[in-house]
Amino acid sequence: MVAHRLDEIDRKILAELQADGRMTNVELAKRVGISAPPCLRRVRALEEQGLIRGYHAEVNARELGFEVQVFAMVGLESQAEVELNAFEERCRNWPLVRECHMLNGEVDFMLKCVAPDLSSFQSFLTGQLLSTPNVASVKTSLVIRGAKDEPGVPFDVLEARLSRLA
Amino acid sequence: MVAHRLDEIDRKILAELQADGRMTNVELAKRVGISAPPCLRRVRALEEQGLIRGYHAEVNARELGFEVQVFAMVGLESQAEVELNAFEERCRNWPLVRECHMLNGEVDFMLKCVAPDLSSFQSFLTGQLLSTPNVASVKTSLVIRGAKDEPGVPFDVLEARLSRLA
DNA sequence: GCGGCTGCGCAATATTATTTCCCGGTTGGG
DNA sequence: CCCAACCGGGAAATAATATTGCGCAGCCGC
Repeated sequence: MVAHRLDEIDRKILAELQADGRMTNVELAKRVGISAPPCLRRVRALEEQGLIRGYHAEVNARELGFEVQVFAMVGLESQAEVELNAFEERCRNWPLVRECHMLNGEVDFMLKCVAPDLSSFQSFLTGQLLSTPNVASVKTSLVIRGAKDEPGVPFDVLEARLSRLA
Repeated sequence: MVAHRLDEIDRKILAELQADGRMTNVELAKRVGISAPPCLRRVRALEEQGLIRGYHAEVNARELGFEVQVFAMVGLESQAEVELNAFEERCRNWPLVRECHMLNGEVDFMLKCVAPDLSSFQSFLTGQLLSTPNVASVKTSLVIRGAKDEPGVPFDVLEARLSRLA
């Protein structure tokens, strides 16, 4: 946690770029209250420290033909580290799997998947996921509709927390 | 689904911007094989059609002090539309809840939450989520580690699918 | 008080975005 | 078959932006 090395301006920068990753540097500088050159230097520093991992366009999956979104909860036979790594590596190579998180509890992995339609997903499910060695159980849940989808971090919570420490 | 109106260049543009949302227009044009002006026109059109919803910096939540990530599966007492909307609206107002998806099956909602630490999350869980009217059950799973996290869409799958239709 | 360090802002330069204009290919009617 | 309108693409000019270099002020540690 290097957040303590960040001042309020840095956090504002992160919040602004999280909200609009294509913001101009001069616009960003204006919003955080400094001039353009030091602002750009701060952004570069944040990138090099790994606090900014990258920038991405948010695409409309549904309009692009991915109408199905599914959460899959996967249990493995063996939870040996080698087996966990092997399963994670498989997930990284499956394009339909967009996220893979290891969990505590009875379920070992939570997968977020997308697919053009139900039959595509089902053929992935039976042909790939369920036929993977060491996979003991898969429970899937279809996403009916999305109500909120804002990956990232709530900077207002961060501000409140840091000001309490000050 | 307007994907049919897109040609291969448009899809390449989307894929490139999904991978790097801050790519220069000239760089983008070079990669997709056209010159800068028409490339910019295409990007603008994609934005206006809503196929590009926005651009976001991907921040390192853990380094920023959000060390806890939790999936929460929520069941409601009543699934009447009014109640569903009410719950969704609450989720939108909870900063710790970053995603909220309505599911089929026994569980009504899947929430992805972040928090600075376990006790913050637990106080949110007991003080907010569990004490919300109409919430019948909440099962939570802590994320131990992340293996893959690439929101968005696998454009290679899209390409394969469209070429099959052609 | 005095270097040394750090971060800001200003000004100049290089790069990029954006607009304008023009050209070639394609399509549909005559 | 030809012509005209149309839809993109490219080239050049212009505006905006990013980037660099430099000097200045504030802040320690001595």
